[in-house]
Amino acid sequence: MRETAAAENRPYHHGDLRRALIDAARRLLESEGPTALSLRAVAREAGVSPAAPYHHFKDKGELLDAVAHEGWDMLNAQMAKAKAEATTIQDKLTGLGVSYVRFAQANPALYRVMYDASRDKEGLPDHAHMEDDSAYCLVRDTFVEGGADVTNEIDLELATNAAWCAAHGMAEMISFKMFDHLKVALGGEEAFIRATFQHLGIFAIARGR
Amino acid sequence: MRETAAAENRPYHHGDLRRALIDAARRLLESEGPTALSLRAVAREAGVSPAAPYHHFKDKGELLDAVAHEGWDMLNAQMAKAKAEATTIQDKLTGLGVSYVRFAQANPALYRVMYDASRDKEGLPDHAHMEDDSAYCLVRDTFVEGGADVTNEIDLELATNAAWCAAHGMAEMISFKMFDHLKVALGGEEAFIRATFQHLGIFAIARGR
DNA sequence: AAGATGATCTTTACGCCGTCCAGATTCAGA
DNA sequence: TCTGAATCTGGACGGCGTAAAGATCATCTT
Repeated sequence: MRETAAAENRPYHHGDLRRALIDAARRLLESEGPTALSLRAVAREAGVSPAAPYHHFKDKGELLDAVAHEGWDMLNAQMAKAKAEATTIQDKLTGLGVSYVRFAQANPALYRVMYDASRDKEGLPDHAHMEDDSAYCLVRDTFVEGGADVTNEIDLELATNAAWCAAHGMAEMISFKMFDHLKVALGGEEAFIRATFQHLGIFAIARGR
Repeated sequence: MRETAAAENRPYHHGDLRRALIDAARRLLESEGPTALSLRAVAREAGVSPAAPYHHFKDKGELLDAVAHEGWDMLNAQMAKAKAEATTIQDKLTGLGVSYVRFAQANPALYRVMYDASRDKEGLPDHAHMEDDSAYCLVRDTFVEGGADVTNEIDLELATNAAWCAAHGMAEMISFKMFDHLKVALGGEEAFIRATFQHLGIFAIARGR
């Protein structure tokens, strides 16, 4: 109730409108889906005029970038946790992949925004695949810990990229209902995810291929 | 010039406006990208009033469905050709994967529409993964020809699904420029695609795993 | 303490969008 | 030939992203 319609005791100057707008956007994303996420609706949700966001973001795209950034931070943290909680390298790699896909499944609208914001740009944002605690580096480092040949950097990046492709492709496919019978047959979503990764054999490099 | 502005000798009743609208949409998709694909722009391109499309499509979504359908037909045909041109099972599987990714790379806007049209639906359209000459069945059949255990249908579908995830993930990633150095290092896009599939080991089932 | 400066927010407006409705035009069958 | 149905136009409605101009307020200078 504190955030839902923050236009109650509205002083003319909002305390931290930038923060409030991002929160409003994420709230709308959860409740109404990505298509309902208009700049005007976000301003409305934050209890502010349609033009107010322009004092904090260059345009709608920049607001979405900010939302996407928080999404990547969440994903990075969730994957780091999954890796930390696993013991063997195999479990770490499996855990990383599973937690990636589950994140996408748990936050489908946010996941969509994360990639849509990167489209028409040169690539994924740095905090997703360049910085030290990024999800991409997390996977690559785990390959190294698993005994990947560090001298062959091309092959290492290729393997990481391949794993990323597999996880992303799966993240997108799992939202379609046409494979539900496989989930049922395997006894649950996580089993389905693990089985698919098994088929993709993204752990080959860690097995000393 | 015949299609570009078909409003020259416009009889009041367009010959086949449905066909003309789909063509106009695909032309706009090529030239302006997916974001510029508004119903009004399509009507404009076809030389017709903004409301005319509603006599042939329920709404904008149905027009996009029709465009997507043609995209799937193109992809199915291209993959069938790739499979037919290869000799060994290995080559057929590789060729299927490569042709899928290359299609997405050659028609990025169309590829986007193909999946966007399926979102908020139950899954991919039947002609993409159910009918006999669909891309999905093409891959599954090739696994069978390669000696996959036909009695274990779950595993067969799982493998096909896994390959599909890998190809789709790759199709989406390849449009980002952040892996360009890998393409260069490997000496071309196709080599990059092949190397990534190699890492994903989607041929394991055909190798008798 | 007073006033100025600049940041923040509102109001208004423009053009584009998807969609609906009433009317005009044309085609097809009786 | 007449009639009804199919097709297309013109205009309208509300929602969108965004820009410009004015209102309000916080802060800094003197």
